[in-house]
Amino acid sequence: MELTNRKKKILRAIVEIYIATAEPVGSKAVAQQANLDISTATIRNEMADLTELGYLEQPHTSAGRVPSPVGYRLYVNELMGEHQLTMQETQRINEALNLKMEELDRVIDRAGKVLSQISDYPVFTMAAPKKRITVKRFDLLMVEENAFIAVVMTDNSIVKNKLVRMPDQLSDTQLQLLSTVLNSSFVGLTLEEMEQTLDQMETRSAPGAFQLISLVVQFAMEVLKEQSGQTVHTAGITHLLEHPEYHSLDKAKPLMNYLSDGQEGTKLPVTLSADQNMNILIGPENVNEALKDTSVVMASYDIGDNMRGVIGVVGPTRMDYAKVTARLSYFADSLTRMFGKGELPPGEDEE
Amino acid sequence: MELTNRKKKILRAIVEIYIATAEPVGSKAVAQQANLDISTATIRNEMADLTELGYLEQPHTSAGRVPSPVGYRLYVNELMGEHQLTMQETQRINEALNLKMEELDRVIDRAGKVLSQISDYPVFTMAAPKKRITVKRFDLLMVEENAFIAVVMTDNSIVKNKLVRMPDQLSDTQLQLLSTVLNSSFVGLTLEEMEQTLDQMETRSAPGAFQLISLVVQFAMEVLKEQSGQTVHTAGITHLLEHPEYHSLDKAKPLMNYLSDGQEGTKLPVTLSADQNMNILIGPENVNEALKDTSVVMASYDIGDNMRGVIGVVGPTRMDYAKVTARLSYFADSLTRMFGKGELPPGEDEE
DNA sequence: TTTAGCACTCCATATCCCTGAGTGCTAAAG
DNA sequence: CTTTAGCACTCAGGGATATGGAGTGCTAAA
Repeated sequence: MELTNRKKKILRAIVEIYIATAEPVGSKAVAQQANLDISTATIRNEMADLTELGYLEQPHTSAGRVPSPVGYRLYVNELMGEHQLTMQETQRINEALNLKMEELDRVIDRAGKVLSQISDYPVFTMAAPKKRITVKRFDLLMVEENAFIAVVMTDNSIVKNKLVRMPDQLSDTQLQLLSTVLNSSFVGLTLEEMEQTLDQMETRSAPGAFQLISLVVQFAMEVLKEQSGQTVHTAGITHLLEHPEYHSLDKAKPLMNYLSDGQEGTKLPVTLSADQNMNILIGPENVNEALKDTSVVMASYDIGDNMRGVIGVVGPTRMDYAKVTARLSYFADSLTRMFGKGELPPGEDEE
Repeated sequence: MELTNRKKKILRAIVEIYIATAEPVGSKAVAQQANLDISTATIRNEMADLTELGYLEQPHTSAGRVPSPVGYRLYVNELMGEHQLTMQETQRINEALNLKMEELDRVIDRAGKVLSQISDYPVFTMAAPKKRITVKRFDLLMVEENAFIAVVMTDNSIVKNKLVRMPDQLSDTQLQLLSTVLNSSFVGLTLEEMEQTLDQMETRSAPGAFQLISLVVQFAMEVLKEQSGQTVHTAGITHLLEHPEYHSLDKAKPLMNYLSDGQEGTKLPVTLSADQNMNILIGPENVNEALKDTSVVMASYDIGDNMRGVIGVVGPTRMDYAKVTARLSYFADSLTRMFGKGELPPGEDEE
């Protein structure tokens, strides 16, 4: 049996009707929607074929048909049309991203919220550096005779600081010396290298001095760790409840828990190879158990030259893929464009 | 009619049974639980009285009784026993709070998460300064010939920094001058005073210099605003779904939305006068419409001398008040103790 | 190959009934 | 005067049973 053009048209119609209604689609509905001049009986025959081919499923005898994951896959690969964004939507997106003064994290967070609002699905966001980050420079600022501020700037222009409290007093010159040591020995090192260098230093330094060095370096290492950690944020989880497939709590709860736990521990499938910038995972294509009945649409964007982010939408397999991908790719493009502007990567602000 | 001791005992029993079962309580159940040697008939009479007095409600004729908000109020005010925390729980709390290296925000966030886990209810947290914050000092650090880092330290020892990019080059001496101006004119001012001073300065300064000053001061004002803004965080919203009263989505959705929106815009009822450190709002005592069928238990804690935080639990009016208040007050005490240790307020780290 | 027609299937919904828990009242007992 | 046993009454919840309608598959004719 062959997948004729007419069969494809019917499949497309079924997917789109099902996306809109969330209910099994019968031959009559297809006849109305797809303006093929064909009787319901013919459509029934075709539908029977499509079922046999594995593109459709039947919840029970004498119910309409529902697209199978394979059916969705064919749909997003071949059949899906481009979806247009309304003026209102593009405007909303642009507004959300045009908050220049804000920090990187905030922008990404906000982007997630807005995307969630206009798509009516939960959204997750993530940003990860493309390469190992190192410290670019250290600065130390005296504030009282027994406290100073350590300022650490990384090579992706993130600046962080920490107030350090000391057991005993320190002169300006001592502080300057400390600064020299830090800048000469720890700049340009990766996390592991810093740890190593610190270990070596321990044996051949005065214990007092070493303690201070250690404090600052440890802090710098925290910063690096935090920056390279792929923290996933989620937004709009409650949108799940708007979709009929999650009206039963048994379905909704595990997924909601999964998504909200996701904030710590990166369990989300942020698998997006470097070359592709849009990926759709349909139902069982998701490795994770909690996502078996769920689809994930995700896109990547670049943050300057050093970082890469992923932003994705989570929803039922019956998701409006056309709409979602349109919004998502617009979003990802906007983010890339926005972060690409400055010569320096994002870190316009600290965070 | 009078509220005899026996009536109180019966009321207490009813509240506790209802808290445990979430179903209307009949006279038989009361007879078993409260070991008053009294027949069900007598209890029925008493229950009728309690209903008339407004402490109980009847969903429909011939159903058991359910405590009214007034009934809960009496219960938490007078009848409720002390609840003990298990070893495991105290240990868990202590572990969660003992992450010294972390930032203030993180600790509070984490506290919310843990409290949510051990109480099975959603939790919100908030921290607000007791008085107006001002900037304690400015520092400027040259990084490239056309960029510097501005470091702002507030009088509650929060340190924040920002990378400032300039149109044209700046010498070290110019930077020093800028620093002097900032430190002499803007230290110790509140948000409004800073704005005023900045306005005055505009007329009588060189435009180029003013632009730079303005940039830094504007950033400082952002910091102050952010610090005084009472940002509310929530955790464990999905716990709502575990409780029968939110098994219907109609009930769950509005509340969940309310709580997750709450992250921006402080709409939560963080009304806690300075003298009280624990407050319980039962059902209709909540002003907000979305919380009409919901109870809020909250406690305050001190962050050093300058800030005050609120941490609270949200749940159905049928909430295990004894258990929740026990955990909550332990938490609040621990937080106060923890933040009280250092001589300086929290800002050990920037954020 | 398409289509009309028809019998059949099965879900969803409404209806009914029944059971059991719980009440309120009354009258007797303490 | 208070407590208690007894009894009739109420009502929500659940199961069983109809009913309607949407949809299918098949057959036979166009």
